[in-house]
Amino acid sequence: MSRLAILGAARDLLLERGYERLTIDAIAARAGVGKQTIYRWWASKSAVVADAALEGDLAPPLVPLPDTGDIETDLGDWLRAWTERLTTAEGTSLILALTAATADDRAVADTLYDRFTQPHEQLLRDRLELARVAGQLAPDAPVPTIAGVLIGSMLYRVLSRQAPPTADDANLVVRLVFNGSGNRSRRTGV
Amino acid sequence: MSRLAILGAARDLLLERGYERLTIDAIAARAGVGKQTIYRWWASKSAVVADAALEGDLAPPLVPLPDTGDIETDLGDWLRAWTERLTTAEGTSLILALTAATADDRAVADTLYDRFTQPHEQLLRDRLELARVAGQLAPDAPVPTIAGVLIGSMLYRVLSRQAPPTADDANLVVRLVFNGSGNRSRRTGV
DNA sequence: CAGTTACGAGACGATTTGTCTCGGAACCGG
DNA sequence: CCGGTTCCGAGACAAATCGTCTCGTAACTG
Repeated sequence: MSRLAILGAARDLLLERGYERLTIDAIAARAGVGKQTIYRWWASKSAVVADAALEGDLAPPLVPLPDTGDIETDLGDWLRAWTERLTTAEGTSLILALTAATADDRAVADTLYDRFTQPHEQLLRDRLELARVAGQLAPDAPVPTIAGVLIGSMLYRVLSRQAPPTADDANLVVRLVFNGSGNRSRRTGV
Repeated sequence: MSRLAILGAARDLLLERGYERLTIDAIAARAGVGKQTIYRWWASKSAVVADAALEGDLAPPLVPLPDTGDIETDLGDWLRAWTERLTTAEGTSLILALTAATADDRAVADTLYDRFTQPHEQLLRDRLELARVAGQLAPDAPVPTIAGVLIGSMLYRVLSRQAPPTADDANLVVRLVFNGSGNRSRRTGV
């Protein structure tokens, strides 16, 4: 099956040239495959990219999120590790390409979210829910919102293509989400 | 000067068809302008899009951020208003198009950030800094991080093209950022 | 060994890109 | 009023890319 060769070629070219400058011809040439073989299985460039991200080992395996009993430490560790992945050259190219594909095609957006972003978000939600039930979070803590804030904050820094997020940024966001920044009810931060 | 006609046509087509399906020919035709006139002033599609966003009244004027003395209320009002703009059909198309342009071209990314995103972020930072000095925030509150979290969280929801952010989401994020979600030092939320 | 299927290769017309040339309109100096 | 200059709409053009198609070969089937 040349499917893997195609997805591998798509992945390489995606990282090399970005989504806009990726062509079907180039994928076919690098994969040593006829164009028709690509069109046989995928309807568009964005669909190939979506599958390449999902199957072609481009998608990093989920960063593990342990449960040591200390939710703040666990989330901090996770967010730092996740951020480090995002900020590698490969991770950044990937995110930019997938974001372009998402903007391009609604169906691809759904696929990518379900199979790429949502699992990370779900991981966070599950861990947060455990912590909430265990009394480490406020009983009415908005778990889905917290997960979105953690991911969205880091992603925003990557997508703006200005200063990429650092480990310190990840730490600050986690601290902020747990302790808040208001002055009335503050205990300690560090 | 046909500059404004070009930017206006680019804006219309951008909102109608999205960034990927926007063509220079179509812009020229709708603007009643020769293609050369476009190439005389802009180097690429992404550059035209960037200018269209910035000049062609596509960029919403800054949502005002008043100072009533209550930072949490002020930021809540602002974030809700800003989110409402993002979630209109026009706002969403615009954000998707600009994100695609940002992923496409590094120079355009810098321009768009400086003139489009950064002003909003700066507005938040200034207001937050005032509040911090006034003692409404913890003395060591990470002002730039907070601004990025507010904007990034909402933007993430728009870019994922799943459930768009609501006024409730904006409220939750603001509350979260001020009060935190940890259980040790919580007073009230509402 | 004949029939069938898969697929690499590439020709093809359509579309878009970016460059180039033409011709007319507006403005300028005399 | 007129010749010169500049601006710019219009569109021709080659190159690149798209998605479809056809061909020829290799592998598999019975």
